[in-house]
Parts: sequence; C-alpha cells; structure tokens
Amino acid sequence: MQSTSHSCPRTACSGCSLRKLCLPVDLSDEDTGRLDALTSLKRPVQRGDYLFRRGEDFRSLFAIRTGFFKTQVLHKDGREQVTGFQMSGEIIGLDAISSDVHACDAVALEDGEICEIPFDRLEALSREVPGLQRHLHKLMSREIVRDHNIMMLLGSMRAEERLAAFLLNLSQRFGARGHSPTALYLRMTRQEIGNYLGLKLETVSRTLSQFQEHGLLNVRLREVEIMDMLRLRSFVGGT
Amino acid sequence: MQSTSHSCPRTACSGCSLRKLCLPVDLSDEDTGRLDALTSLKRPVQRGDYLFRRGEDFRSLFAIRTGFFKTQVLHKDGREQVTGFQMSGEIIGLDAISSDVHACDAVALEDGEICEIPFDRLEALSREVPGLQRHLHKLMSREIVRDHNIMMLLGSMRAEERLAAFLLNLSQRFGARGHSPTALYLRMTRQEIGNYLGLKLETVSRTLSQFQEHGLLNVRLREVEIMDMLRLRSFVGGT
DNA sequence: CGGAGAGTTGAGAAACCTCAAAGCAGGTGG
DNA sequence: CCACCTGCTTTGAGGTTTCTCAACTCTCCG
Repeated sequence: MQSTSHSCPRTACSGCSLRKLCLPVDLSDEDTGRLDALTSLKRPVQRGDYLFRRGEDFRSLFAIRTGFFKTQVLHKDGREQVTGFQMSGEIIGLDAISSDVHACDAVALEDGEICEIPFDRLEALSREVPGLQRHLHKLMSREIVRDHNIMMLLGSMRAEERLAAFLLNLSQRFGARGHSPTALYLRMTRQEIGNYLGLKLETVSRTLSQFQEHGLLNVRLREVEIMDMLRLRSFVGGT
Repeated sequence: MQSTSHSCPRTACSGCSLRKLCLPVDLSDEDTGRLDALTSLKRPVQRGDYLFRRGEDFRSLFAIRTGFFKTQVLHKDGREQVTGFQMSGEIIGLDAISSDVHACDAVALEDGEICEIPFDRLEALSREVPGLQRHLHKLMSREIVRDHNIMMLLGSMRAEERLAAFLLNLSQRFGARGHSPTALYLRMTRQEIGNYLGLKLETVSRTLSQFQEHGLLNVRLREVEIMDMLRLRSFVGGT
C-alpha cells in the first residue's frame, strides 16, 4: 500500500489524496517519498465524527481520502452557517492557518478516511519543493475563488437558481470522481442544504418538488436523479 | 516597529505596505532589503482605474498603500457580485493564484497608490524566509475566513443586520488605521453596498434612513456618523 | 412495532424587491 | 459664473419571494 518499488507505486498510497486528487504535482522520487511520509497519518472516521471543532488549536490540514464532510461556522448569537461540503481529494482546515485556531467545525456526514497533514511539516517541505509550494498556494486560492462563487450565489440568486447551481456543482464533482453525474446521493439533510444556500429547509423541499414536477429531477428523499441537465443549467447560467 | 538602528527608517518606504500593515513579520536586515526590493514597484492610481480585469494574466499581487478599492466577480448572465472593499494595507489578487488568470475586476473607488508585487518573486523569497512564507499563508487564510463571515452574513442575516455588520466592519478598519471609527466616509455607492450585501440599493437607503430615525446613525449622503455604537452592535451580535 | 428524525405540503405573514417619481450634488460647457 | 445635465439618493406603493408556523407522512432503526 505504500511508497516503495512496486508497479504502480502511488495509486493506493496514502499521499495520493493530496497529490493526485487535489492538484497534480511533479515531484522527484525523493520528494515524493517525503510527501508520502507527510501524508501517512491516515485515520478512519465515522458519520458524526468531528475532524476538529472551532476553538481547537490548529496543527494539521485534513485531506479527504473517502467520505463526505461539512464545515460550518458559528455566529455569536448561535446561528450556524454551513460553509462547504467536502468530498474525496479535497482539503479541510485552510481557514485555521490565519489564527492558529480552528474557526469552524468539520463534521463527517458519512464514514470515510482522512489523512492528517501536519501543517508545519508541510510548510517546511514546501520551502524545499517549489512545485509543492505552488500547489499549496493554488489550493488556498481555489478556496477563495470557491467562496466568491458562493457569495455570488447567496447575494444575487433566487431559490431555484441556488438549488440548480448546487446540484450541478455536486454533479460535476461526483462525475470527476468517476461516479454518475446524474444519479446523486445527497449525504446531507434539507436543513443542511438550506443553511448552505441561505434558504429554509421548507424552501429547499418545495423547490426540489417543483423541479420534479417540471421534469428536471427525480427526487426520492436523498436520491436525486438529474433528468434534464441542460434545462437545469439554463436556470443558473440564464438562457 | 523596525529592526535596525535609525529613527523611523521605513515609514515612507515601499515595503511597508506589505510588511507593516498586512501582518508583522520579523526579518533580518538582509531579508528586509530583499522584501523592500520586491515591493518597490509602486504606482499611483486614480478613481475609476482598474488594477486588473478578469481574464487578464496573473503576474502580481497588489498591496494597497493608500486608496480604496472594490473587487467584483461577473456571472455568466451578466450579474455582478462585489466580493470586497479593500483599503490601505490590504492585498488584492489572491484569488488569481489558483488559475494564473484574474477571476475578478479590481477597481479604485478613490485615488491612491499601490505596490505591485510580482508573485513568482514573492514565492521564491518566501521559500527562503520562513517568516514571510507563514505571513503569506496567513494572508490567504485570513481571506478565506473573511469570505466565510460574508457567507454567514449573506446566508442568515436580515437587511438591518447586514448593514450594521457592514458599518461596524468599516468602522473597525478605519479605526485601526488611525481614522475616526465613528465618522465614516463611504467611498462606494448605495448600489455597490447593496450588491456586496445581497440587497437592492433602495433597501440599503431605506435601512440607513431607518437607522437614522432610531438615532443609531447620522447619514448625509456618503458621510455616516455612528451615534450609538452599542446599539448598532446589538443588531449584529444579538443581545 | 414504535419512536425519532427527516421530509412534504399548505396557509398566512413578513421581508425584500420592483417600478416610479422626485430631490440633490457635483461637474461641464456656454 | 451660472445653468444644465448626469448620476446618486430618497421615498412611496404595490407585488413577489421566501419565511414561519403547523400538520402530516415517511423512513429507518432499534
């Protein structure tokens, strides 16, 4: 399973979640080994487990090998905001670098496996490996771009558009991982979707029903089948 | 604030905008000089000027020495979303690292002066200077945290709360720069405020008037005086 | 088989938007 | 130097979207 001299040395190794899935990095064999050593701390998680809670000291980033997670921030008055849903190959914890303390909770929505990446060692290695440094910068920047797109969604889209954009985003990400881009299994509740999209759960439910009525989707609880991808796209892009 | 033996050697130097204002970094004299060299590309900008437009190649970050800027992303269907207002000591352009192409427009809302920081040279230097590397990571992470807070605002606050949070944020930032935290001059239009906050300009105007009626603010066009900071805070934090 | 959590649907209320009109400030050209 | 024009702001009335509250159903799991 690990990093020595076998045929396809890195397809199953622990470093892949960072290197292969997040962004491709060209590394020498030596650097590859060092990165693998860095990402060898893998650990199973169960549904409901917290990777970290806000307020905890920041030490590591978490690369998702398998599973499905949500991150959420908490407002002073108790309101929560889901800031993202993360799946395999994605990184959680970048927001904690700024203050050395986690600013959000990260919760597993299904069983999975994660790599814990000690951040000080990642920083040290990225000083020596320019490709890794650039990679890390792109990861963080990509997170900023993602957040800007959500701001756009929250700031100027209606319920229908938000939900269409959400489903298309999930579809695209599932598709990129070799799963069906049309038959989606939602790991989260209507409540969590609504919170993420700035809507109430009833509005999410009603809008899904409405999409189904119009032949865009087939919805049965958390199973969503996209029946008319083009028309769904026309909602968000605007024809 | 400085590391060597002269009175106030770098108050007027070009490097200050990155080093002093964004986050403090402890550097040796040699590294300080190299960073200053990196940030010596300063340039005046006039109101209405674009630092960059979306689609342009990414080469540099921009550190604001003086002035006031907005960044905005454009949706396919033409809708815009203001993603932030930036003032002295803040960095613009981090979102472009992910794709090597600018994803947003950056526009000056008043005359000012900016430092252009070639990113590849910044990366190279940060490989050699761990303090600078950490600094850069914190900057990017802080941007992510900021965006998460705006997601919270857009996703779960009402118009009054959004506007109160917006004004308090401006107040805090102006205060931190030695300006009055109560007598604010808004550089942006109601339209731009509304776009940023996910509201229509009329709603912004009405809410400001309502705050004034209740004795929270004194509003005269773009001049806003905060009359009752505590009560304004109670809007956003929740008493 | 029963209970708890999740999801759906309806009716009425609230928040915000749209459209419209009018007032103001600042810049430009006569 | 003044008048005009343009863009920004304010305010009102009515419409739309989304929320709130409530009841009910469904599914999963013990």
